[in-house]
Amino acid sequence: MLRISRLTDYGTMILVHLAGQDAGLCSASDVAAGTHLALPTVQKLLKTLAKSGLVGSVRGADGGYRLTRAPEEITAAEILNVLEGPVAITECSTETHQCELEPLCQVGSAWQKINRAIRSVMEDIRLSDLRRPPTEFVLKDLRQSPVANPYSHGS
Amino acid sequence: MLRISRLTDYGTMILVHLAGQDAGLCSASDVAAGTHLALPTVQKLLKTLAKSGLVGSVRGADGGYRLTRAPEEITAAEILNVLEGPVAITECSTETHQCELEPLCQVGSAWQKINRAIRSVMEDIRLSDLRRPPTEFVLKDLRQSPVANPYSHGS
DNA sequence: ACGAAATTGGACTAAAATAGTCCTAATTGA
DNA sequence: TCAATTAGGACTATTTTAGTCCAATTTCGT
Ligand code: FES
Ligand code: FES
Repeated sequence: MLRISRLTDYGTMILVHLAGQDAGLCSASDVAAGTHLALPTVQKLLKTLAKSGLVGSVRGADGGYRLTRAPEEITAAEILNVLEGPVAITECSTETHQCELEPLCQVGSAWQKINRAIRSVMEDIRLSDLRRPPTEFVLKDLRQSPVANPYSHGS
Repeated sequence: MLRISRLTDYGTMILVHLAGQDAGLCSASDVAAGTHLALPTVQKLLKTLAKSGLVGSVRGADGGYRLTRAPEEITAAEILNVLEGPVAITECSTETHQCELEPLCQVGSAWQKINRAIRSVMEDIRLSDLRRPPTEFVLKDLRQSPVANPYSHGS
C-alpha cells in the first residue's frame, strides 16, 4: 500500500507539536501529553529526531527539545528521510544501487522515475503545511450552504 | 523508506514479461523461467493478478496466462493497486477514512495531499514505460564518448 | 555536594506484516 | 484416462516494526 510506518506518523505528530510551541523547550513528557502518544515511544522518537539535527536538545533538569529551524523550512522529504531513511520505493532505486537482479531484470528505470517524482512532491510540502488549519473547511462550508454549517450554533 | 514490497516488484517483473509475449499464453513455469523467479512465488502472484482481471487465464492442459489489455493501457497505479492495495501512505488517507486519532491529531490533510500527488504520478506511468529499453543508455554513451562504449566491439 | 529532572544510547521483547512453500481440488486437451 | 495446468487456500518461516525498559550522563536548584 506504499504507506509510511506508524512511527513516522507519530514522529510527524511530534514535529507538528513542537512547531506549535515557538522555540520553547518541551520535555518528552510534555510532548507525550500534548500528542496523546505513549511516553516511551515519544522518547525514542525524540532521540532519533535529535540525532538527525532536525530538533535540538538541552540536557539536564529543565532540559527538553525544540525545532532547530522554522517549520516553513523543513520539508516532508526531510522528515521522511530522518524517520524512515531515504525514499526508495524499490531496492533498485537506492543511492547505493546494489540489485543483484538488475542485469536480468527487464523492469527498467521507471521505478527510479516514479521515485524521483515522489521525492519532488515531498520536497514541496513543508512542516508548516502539515499543521491542520482548523478553519479551512469551515469556511468552505459557509460559502456553499450556510444553513448546513454545523458550527454555526456554537458547541 | 516508503518502499513497495518485494512481491510487488516481482509482480511487476511478471507483468513486464507477459507484456513481451504479445497475447500468447504463458504457463506459470514459462514465466518463472523467463523471470528467474521461484516457481511457487510466480504461481501465487499470477493467481492474484488473474483474480484482479489484469491478466486472463486459461485452465487445463496448454492453459496459461496473458494480459487482458495492451501494456500502454495499464497504469502503474493499477498495478500497485492490485498487488498491494490502494495507495494510502497513512491510515488516515484511506478511502474508508477511519482514524481514531483524528479529532486530537493536528496533522492535517497534507498527507492526503501528498497521497493524491503520488497517485497522479503513478497514473501517468504505463506498463509499457516500465520495460527497460536496452538501447537508451548505450546511445547516451555513444554521443558523449564513443571510444568508451563497451558494446562497440560486440562480445 | 547532593538530588531531582532530563536527555543519551542501546538492549531487549512482543507483535505484526511479508515471503515463501505446499497440498488438494477443478479444468481442459490429447 | 492421463498429463498439464490453473484455483484456492492453508501453513510456516522470516523479517520488519513497535514498543518497553534499563543504565549512564548532564544540568539545574538548593
Ligand atoms: S529488480 Fe533490481 S533492477 Fe529490477
Ligand atoms: S493520525 Fe489519523 S488523522 Fe492524524
